[in-house]
Parts: sequence; structure tokens; C-alpha cells
Amino acid sequence: MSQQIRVTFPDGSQRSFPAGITPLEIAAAISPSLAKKVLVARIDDTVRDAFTPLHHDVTLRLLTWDDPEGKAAFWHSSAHLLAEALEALYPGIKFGYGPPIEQGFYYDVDLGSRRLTEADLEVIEKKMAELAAQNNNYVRIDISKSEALKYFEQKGDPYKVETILELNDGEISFYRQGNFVDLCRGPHIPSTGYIKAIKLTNIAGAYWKGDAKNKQLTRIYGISFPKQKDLDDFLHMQELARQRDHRKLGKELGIFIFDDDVGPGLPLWLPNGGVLIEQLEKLAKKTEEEAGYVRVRTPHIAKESMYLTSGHLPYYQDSMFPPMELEGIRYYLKAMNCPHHHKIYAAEPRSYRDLPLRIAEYGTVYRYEQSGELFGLMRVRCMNMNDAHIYCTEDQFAEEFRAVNEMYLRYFKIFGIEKYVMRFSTHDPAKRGQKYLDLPELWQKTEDMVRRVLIESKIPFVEVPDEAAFYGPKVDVQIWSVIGREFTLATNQVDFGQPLRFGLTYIDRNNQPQTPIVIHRAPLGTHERFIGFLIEHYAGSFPLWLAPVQVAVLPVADRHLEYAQKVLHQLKQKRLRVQLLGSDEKIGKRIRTAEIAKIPYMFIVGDREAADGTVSVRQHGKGDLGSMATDAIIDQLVKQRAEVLGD
RNA sequence: GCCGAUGUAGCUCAGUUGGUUAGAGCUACUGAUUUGUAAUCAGUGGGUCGGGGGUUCGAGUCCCUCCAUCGGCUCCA
Repeated sequence: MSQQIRVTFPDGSQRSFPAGITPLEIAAAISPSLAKKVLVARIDDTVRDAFTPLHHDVTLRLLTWDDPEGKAAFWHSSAHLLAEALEALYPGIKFGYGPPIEQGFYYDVDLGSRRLTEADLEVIEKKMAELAAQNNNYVRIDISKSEALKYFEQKGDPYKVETILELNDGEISFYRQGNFVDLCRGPHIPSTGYIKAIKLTNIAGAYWKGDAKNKQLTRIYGISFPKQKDLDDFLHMQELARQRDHRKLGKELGIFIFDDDVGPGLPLWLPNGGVLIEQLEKLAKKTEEEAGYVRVRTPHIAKESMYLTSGHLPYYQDSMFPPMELEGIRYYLKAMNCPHHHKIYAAEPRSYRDLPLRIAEYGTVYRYEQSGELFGLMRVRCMNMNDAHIYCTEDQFAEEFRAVNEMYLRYFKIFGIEKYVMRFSTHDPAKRGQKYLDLPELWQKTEDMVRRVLIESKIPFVEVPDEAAFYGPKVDVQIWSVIGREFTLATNQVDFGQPLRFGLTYIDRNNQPQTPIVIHRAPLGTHERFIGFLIEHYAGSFPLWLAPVQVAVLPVADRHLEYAQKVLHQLKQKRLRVQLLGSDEKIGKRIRTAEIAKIPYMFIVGDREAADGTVSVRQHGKGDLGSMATDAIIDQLVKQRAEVLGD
């Protein structure tokens, strides 16, 4: 009677098993140690519980903690465990969603009038550990819609009821572990005992269904692991990440500050930050000059009428500082540079021979970001954009877009930026005329061209439908802060809307007026976000060309001061940024000071060096490199700088 | 903007259940020291405890309120 099924494994091998066997039992048949590690299984193309009975021939892949799907199930099951603990501790609370996330899991709960504190988290953690130790199995229960509704109506959980109402009968399942039952499509790990280490990380408010109009629930974040050591490692990594947080390093390295009296989101760049800005601008200006850009300067404010022309008012008004009125006219602080640049384009008649026209400016813009959004340098209210607008014909568009893209890649190479994602945002044709300009041909043409350019330049990218700008498709570069927040670092946008609004034209070879296409591009984003990112990227140890102080000169004793001054002078002659760390403190202390300041090079000079015209070179993070002829090492540094800045 | 937490010298932090002149290290300043690859020694200065209001005989410590920061949510042309 025992029917056999054929199971195909990822390596192509096949084995027969009695029907009704579960992936977990199959794992046990292969090896007991494997069985202990299996969390879920990919059955044909779907990830399912490892305790799913198999009744037909299948392809099977056993998934463990080492697989992303394994981790996701592990954390999803942990979220259920959190809910179980919460229900045990605070009977009667209501449950929202409780999914796994990239690093851990959360559960949204309605605690009524109860407030949770950090101390409560420890209590909940203990309860979770206690429930985990019971090693209860996760059990799947397929259930009808009406039965499901009945259960949660009886229990009095409106959020679950609302969720069930949106599901179709026949695709609803519950999962139970111990005495706790939750609506869930799964899959789950076999039992709670797999969860050995738990850390609840924080409490936050979160709107039900992510809608600010809905009630705000309490979200409890946590993370869990199959071994205590994994949790320890995770916490250690987090600590290391915090060490390179740009807000901490920015203060320690004297790069920027915020001041209550100046205002939130309005950074003050200290001299060291000023150097970073100078160098970035030097790089950008050189790069843009070589790429045929022209440079302009425009005011920080403009009349209301211009923003009516551009269409930013009233649509974007909430993100702009409120207007100021002079002589009966309203002026706005600019939130973007494009309108000013369009005016420069329109300042004279343009011929097809003038195109492409590439107008660049490190423009300062002001945006009224919500107070809760501000985040160090990464999200501010005053920012300096590496902005430019390229005005071109349709025929020139692909080539211009490609050139911009290549500029991105050149920058990324210089900075060694490897962890990023290019997001290609396209429009939804069904929403043309409402969310998007109704210019089907241009959408089609530019989207195709952008896609082709991205593929040809072999940049991995993700295409996100229905995320384009109102006026055209765009490519954004996404990066992450050390604490894992995602930001758009750079952006490259196509615009066929504003040229129409501003009535921009050029005369083609047949003497007919035509509308140019505009490309908005900011490969280095804003100084604020880019430098915030760089601080974290380099952990504050900037490469020579960027470093605020490039070389520290350390005389061993007072009698070497004269020689130190001579070395200092040689460095300055080559326009290197230097600092003399005098001799009041012992040399070890001064080396420490320079190391903490993350100065790339130290030149230590004593009797030996003064006698033979050398310096003892110490590189930040690497240590003593030995003595070198002063001229030779300075030449090396100058060469290093020239690799990026060209001089 | 919403939920929650936090806010003590320039920086990092300690300040028991509210009780005499609020502490430490680093920094700064002064003096001594003249040093060979990650912290020389001594002395001095510096906070009224984020702002305002209140409770109390008495508040850094309790309450209210405003501001800022932090963690999320929402937002992000």
C-alpha cells in the first residue's frame, strides 16, 4: 500500500521515498546532522514548511539558516513567538502584522492604553526564551474564510478580521505553536526550540497598514538566532557600525555641527568639512569641464511666478520653506535649481547647433523636510547639489544619457563605491494623463533608450514600474547608511515636461522650433548626503586627496623644530595640507593624536632624519613605513593626489 | 507631522528612595619635562544640570509645557 514518490535534489540526483514523507524526514534519512539544520524547504518552486507531507514527485531543496529563505522563516517564526509572549504577558492586546525583515522581525500590536518601556522588552525576551524552550511545534491549519473570521471575531482582533476579509476563501491558513494561534500563510520552522538567542531591539510607532491616516500601533523590533554566538557577533557588528556613524565621526573629526540656534537640518561646515567640499567640487568641476559642461551661478530665491510656471507650486509647496514678501511680491527659497537653469537656457535663442547644452551649478537648495525625517547630514533642510541640466534633441538623448551614466561609474571607481543599487523607475501607461504626462511616444522612446544604455554599460539595475517622475523616467542610485537606512545618493532623470511649461525651444535645421529634452543629473547628489556617506564609507579615514589634513609633521624634540619647519615648507610648496604637531607632548602621545585624527601620513623627524634629509613615514592604520628621502615621499603623495584631481 | 525614548562642563559619562559648596576622565590653560612610532607629571579653569512654568521648607532628581536629538512610522520632483 505504501506508494512511492520520486524526489529530485538540486544536484539532479533522485531518490524514492514513501508518499506522505516530509522534507524533514527526508533530511533525517540523508543525515541526522542535516535534519537538525533544515528550517524550511523549497518544494518545486515554492518555499513550504519542512513538515509538509509530500504526496507527489517533486524537486526538493532543503533550506537552512544559510539560505535567505531559511532566515526569513526563522525570523517569521520568531515574530509569532514574540506575539505568543506578548499575549501571555498582556492578555487582550490586538495584533497587526508581524513579518520577517532584512535583519530580524517585528510585530505591530495594539496595546490599548498600555505603554511599553525598554525594561518591558527584557521581560518579553525572557518570556520568549521560556516559550522557545518548550520546543512547541509550529502546526499549519488550513481553514475556511468563515471559520477564520469566526475565530478572530470571537477573539476580538479587528486587525486580523480586516486582513482576512481581504483574502480569498481557500487560501487562508492559521499557524499554531503552544497555545498561540495566528493568521499566517507561512512557512514556518519546525518548532520554537530552534530559536536559541533572542534580542528585542526597539519599540516604535507604526501606522496600521502604513497609512498615516490610520491608527498608530506599537511596533516591537527584534532579531533572533539559532546560536547565542550568532547574536553576540551580530551585536558586535552593530557596535562596529555605530563607530563609523557619520554623526559620531563628523563631530570627532571636526567636519560639521548642528546648532540649536541655527536650526534643525541646517549643518554648519567646520574647516575640515570645508576642505572636503572644496576637493569634491574640484573633482566635479574638472570632470564636468572635460565633459563639456558650462558653469553658472543662480540666486537662492525666486519669485512665486517662476514656481507657478514650473508647476512646483502648489504641488511641491509643502516641501518648500514658506514665502517671504517684499514690495508686495512673494519670493521662495529655491528647492531645486532647474527653473533657474531653464531661464538661462531661454535667455537667448537656441539653435540645434548649440545642443546639447549642459548647464552645471553647485546649487544650494532649501527643502522643508518634516522634523522627524532629519538625519545627520543625510537628510537636511539646506543642501548643495552637484546639479546640472542637459538640454538636447531626441537624437542626442541616448548619447547624453550614456555619458552621464559613465560619469557615475567613473566617480564610483574613484571612491571605491561597490555596494549600491541602480533603480530604473518607469511609468505605468495606464496612469498617463494623471500621474504621468500624456506623451506616450516620448515615454516609450526614452524608457527604451535608458534601459538599453543601462544594459550596455553592464550595470546591474532593478526596474521599478510606476515609480517614474511625473515628467519622465529616472535612474536613482541607492546606498545604505551604516545603520542600514536606504538613501538615494545620485539621480539621473529625464524630463520632457518642464521644457513645455517654460516654452523652451531650439531651431532645427529646417528652421522649425522644436522642444528640447532635459536631463536632470546629480552624480554626486548633494554635498551633505555624499559627504555623510563618504564619512561612513571610509570610516573617517579619507584617502589622501580628500583628507582635511594630509600630513602631520612630528619633530621628536625641540631641537628638530627647525628641520620640521623646513619639511613643512616643502610640503606646503606642493600644496599639501599639513599640520605641525609640536614637542610639548611625548612623541608617542602625538602619534596617537594624529592616528585618532585619521591623518593619512605622519612625517616623524629627529636627529637621523635631520642629518640625512629624510623623514620617517608613518601611514595611518598601517604604521611605520621607515625613512624615506623627503623629496621622494612628497613626490609620491603628489602623484597620488594627481590620480584623482589631475594636478 | 505621528509614536516612543533621551537631553548633566568643549567631548564621553557618573550623580542612591528630592536634602549641605553637582563629580570623573579627556580637552583647554599654566608650569615642569625634550621625548623615536597609539596616552609624561603637577596645578588651574570650566556646568546651575536643554528652555520656561509648577509642586515642595528644599529639585539635576517629581509634574506640565516648549525645543532639540535618537529609534521607528509616514513623507521624500
